Amino acid sequence: MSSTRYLKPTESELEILQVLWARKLASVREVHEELAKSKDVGYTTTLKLMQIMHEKGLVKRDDTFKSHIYQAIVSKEKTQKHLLGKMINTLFGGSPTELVIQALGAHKASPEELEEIQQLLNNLKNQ
Amino acid sequence: MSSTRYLKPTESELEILQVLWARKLASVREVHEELAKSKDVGYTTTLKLMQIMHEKGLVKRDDTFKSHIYQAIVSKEKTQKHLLGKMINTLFGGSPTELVIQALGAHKASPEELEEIQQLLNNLKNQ
DNA sequence: GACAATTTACGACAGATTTCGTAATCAAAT
DNA sequence: ATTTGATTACGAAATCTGTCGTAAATTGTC
Repeated sequence: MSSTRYLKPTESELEILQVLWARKLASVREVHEELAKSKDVGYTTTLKLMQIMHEKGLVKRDDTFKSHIYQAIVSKEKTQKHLLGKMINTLFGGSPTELVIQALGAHKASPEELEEIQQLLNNLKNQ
Repeated sequence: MSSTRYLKPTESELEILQVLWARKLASVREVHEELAKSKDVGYTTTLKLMQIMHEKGLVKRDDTFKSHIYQAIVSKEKTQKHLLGKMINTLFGGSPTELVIQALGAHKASPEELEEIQQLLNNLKNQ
């Protein structure tokens, strides 16, 4: 039944999931206001999108209140892992290292972050 | 003029670009045979896609020969960087480190690759 | 030159995605 | 109870993507 389907949200769905992942619970209004900060979009568009996500099983909702309260079903981690793996295959010839090098090279990381990565690297080396 | 547009190829376009990046030059037939190894698709589909990519400016072609010879215009590196940046923003809250950790954690890297990353990390630390 | 094989050009279609307008529903306040 | 304001439901349109069939053009062969 390939739950793969649920791990490949569309662009717009990802934007909505971002908000839900951050807030845990949110009404359509709340999600919309968040999106509206960086995007020019109508309220009913956000509503419709979230209704479709509900049909697809990407989110669940509690409709006992006046306004429905939504919550993500797909986890952030699984979605990240899935899309990352896909990207590694289609863009980096299957080499996660190539991706890591690009990521570290193109974007500046703080000393703390570098240290965090160093720790991880040490763990991986000692195996 | 936002060449951003040209850096966001679709799924199918990416598959074709992969082949062109690897071969430098290729006819529709060659690209198609390559794709057909892992995908069940008709020849004219590949042709049409490459024609559209030509219209979009993703590829250029030499039509002085019997069969047109295609070549990628967008570079692999720029495309990687662009899509990676986008992913970092939409999926990893703008933190490349989070992405790197996921990438290294989820996929096994060889000792050589780990050493390569260590080198890069050392360089970044000394700045 | 006629014929066969390959390649290109073109148009059309199905499905998915995003968009929004309008109607229906619901809750609160007067 | 009626009105007002907000929310949800629904339908429809626009766009994009991927698909392929068919016709036209080109090349090579006899």
